[in-house]
Amino acid sequence: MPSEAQFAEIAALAGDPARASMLHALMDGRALTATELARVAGVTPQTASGHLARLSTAGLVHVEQQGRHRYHRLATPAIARMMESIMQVAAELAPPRKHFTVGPRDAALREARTCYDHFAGRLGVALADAMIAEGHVELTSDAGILTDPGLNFLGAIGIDTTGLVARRTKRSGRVLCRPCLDWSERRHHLAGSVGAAICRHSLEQGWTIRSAGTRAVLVTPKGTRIFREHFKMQIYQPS
Amino acid sequence: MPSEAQFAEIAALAGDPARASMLHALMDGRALTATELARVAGVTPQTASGHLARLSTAGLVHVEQQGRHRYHRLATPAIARMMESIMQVAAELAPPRKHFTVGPRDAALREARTCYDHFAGRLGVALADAMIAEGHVELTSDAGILTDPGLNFLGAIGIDTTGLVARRTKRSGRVLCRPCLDWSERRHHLAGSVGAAICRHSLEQGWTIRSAGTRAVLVTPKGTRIFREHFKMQIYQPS
DNA sequence: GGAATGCTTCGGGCGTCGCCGAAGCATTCT
DNA sequence: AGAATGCTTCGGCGACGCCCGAAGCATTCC
Repeated sequence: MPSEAQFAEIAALAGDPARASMLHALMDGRALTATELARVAGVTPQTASGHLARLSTAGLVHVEQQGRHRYHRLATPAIARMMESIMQVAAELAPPRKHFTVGPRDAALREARTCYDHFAGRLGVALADAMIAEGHVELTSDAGILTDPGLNFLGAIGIDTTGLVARRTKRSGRVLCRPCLDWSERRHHLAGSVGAAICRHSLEQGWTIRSAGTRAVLVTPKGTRIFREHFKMQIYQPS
Repeated sequence: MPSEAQFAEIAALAGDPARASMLHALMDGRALTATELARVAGVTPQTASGHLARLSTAGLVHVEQQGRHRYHRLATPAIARMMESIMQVAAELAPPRKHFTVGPRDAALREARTCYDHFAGRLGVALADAMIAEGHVELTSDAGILTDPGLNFLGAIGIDTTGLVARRTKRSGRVLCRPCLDWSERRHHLAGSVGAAICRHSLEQGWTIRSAGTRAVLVTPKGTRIFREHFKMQIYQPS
């Protein structure tokens, strides 16, 4: 029974610029060291240490000691979803300024990134569009559904679908998936267990690789081919 | 393209105890005056005025002047969803303390409340359970689906389903709905357009009425009968 | 063993922000 | 018109917390 006080505490933890940067950097689900987080937040290590102590005692990040390093990662997926939803509001409220491309780093993020466990950015929405066009998924703002051909398709390209099959609804055996509104594209992409399965497999197979230090991902030539020939992805062209 | 700075700003706005209380009070979607919000936040009117000014200039709340009153409400549904997701994290992180029923007000909230546009609390999950048991909806943690019998059922009890029908997926014509994890019950209930339609109709028909000043709702005798006889709701007994 | 690295705690400076009392408009009631 | 209500702005006080420099452990490298 969370009280408003606990609500405010969590929001306040996320509300500091330095901590927000750190949490952001952890959004891809990986574990980073304190020094790396200090760098992305633009503060000294001792300041970062204090922030990380607060985040971990609050339970937002999980710490794991390994030698002289301390690896931090988001404690639960719910925290990533919370941050997504805050980004959501930020995108809504942001002034409709034109494409002020701030830098190459932001451009890469808009191009393709991970959203904790699934793809977002132009790549994410293009994948979702392709899946919809091929009749593999159906998507509304409320929810999504993986069709039977869609399930077969995922199996055919090598994705282990046992995890998805296990999550089917009791009655009709449908596999459902979660839509996620993309803050950079302002369109929906695939999240939930389906989006996570695609992302995981794509990274394992080397279709995409993580960019060092950021949430951005790069599509490899192999991935470009797979996405075009198998997913029938049209719109996306890596720039 | 929201930056981390805007992210932090929004989180910080929600991170102050007084503002969090106010936002909480607005979670049912209604518009409240500045004085009412000052009272629920436990601050003086002039302090509340400052907070509300910040919230409105940031775009989180929308203000409407009416005579000498200024009515405040959440600017968009996305803000309510954001707060839900923060509550979500708070519930996860909250120590698993026993049922420390703080007071009658909290008890009423746990019993039945609105979650911006749909029902939550024991009533919310009981309704969802009944709909699932009757085969009207299927629900996973990722998403939900309204079955054809379910759509007919909603029409039969008088709900205007044109809004739902309009939101069907292009291909198979399914009506999808959004699950929402209940922080008090730790179970899923119905949200999205389906949950909103049920909640709206229930309030219009007098099956439930809003409790003054809080997000709690009361089930009327008429509502108790309807929920039992038509929805086949089992578990819920108003206490 | 000595040096370097990663991280933490301590102490103090400083800015920000939340809070309220007092006062000032605007609207409404009688 | 005068009083009451709703809300805001102004001024000032107090505290919380963000930040860094300095110093202290722990681990690892040479």
